[in-house]
Amino acid sequence: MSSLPPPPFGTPMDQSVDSDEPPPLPSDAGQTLYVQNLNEKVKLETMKATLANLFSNYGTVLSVVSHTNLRMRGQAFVSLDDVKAADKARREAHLFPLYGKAMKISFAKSKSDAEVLQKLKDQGGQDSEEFKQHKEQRLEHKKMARRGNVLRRRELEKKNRARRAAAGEIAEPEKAAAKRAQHEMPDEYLPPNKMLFLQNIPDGVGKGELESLFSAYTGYVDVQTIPGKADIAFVEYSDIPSSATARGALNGYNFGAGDKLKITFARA
DNA sequence: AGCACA
Repeated sequence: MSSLPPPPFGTPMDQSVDSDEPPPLPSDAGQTLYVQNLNEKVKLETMKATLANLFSNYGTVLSVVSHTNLRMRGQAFVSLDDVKAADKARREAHLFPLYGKAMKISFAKSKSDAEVLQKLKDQGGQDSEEFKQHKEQRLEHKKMARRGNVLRRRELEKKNRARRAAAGEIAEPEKAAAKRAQHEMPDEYLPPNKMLFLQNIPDGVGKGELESLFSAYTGYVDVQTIPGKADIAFVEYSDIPSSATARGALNGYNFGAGDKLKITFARA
């Protein structure tokens, strides 16, 4: 309607015009994620299973690789079946407090074996040549690292980051990411605690039933109910292994009426 | 802090 000419240069408003467009994939996007700052006190197999479960909310998980040696502990590589899924997982789960520690998620620098193998499978042929090449590249990479070319690579990465920042792909402030991660992610991954938190207790199931159910597990201390809130309760054990065992055994328990019992570790 | 898969 207005006959005003368009401004000769962009205004701050321009940036929000297409804000419902999906954000562009960063230039280093791949389908394998590098996760760090994992809680090292959690047993490796537990952590891998948890990560597989968590990331399956975003796509098919091809592999989870993690090690406990000095160099690799507290980190994991998670491969998803496509880049979009990996990117979504990265954005949404970044800084999620898994077992009490905020996961840092970025794209891995190289493809995982599982990812390469899947690509080959999709192409129909079982081109094992390509897989060999993939492994050779890895060896090459190690040689380069040994020679001290790491510094050169660091420089490149720095430039790359500057480039991306200039292109507007600036990481959102960490606090905002953490807040978003907390509200979008399920609450099943609180750090282990002697105290369990029960939800979805069906009508008619009282303290007595809960006591007989939970006292069957080693380390049981007591059940704490809340007046006026019959659908939730707390169960205390003497130690974390005991509470974890009971949780493992009874989470999802079906009383035969109403929802299945939901058990998480209580917040500290 | 730390980018692997034998």
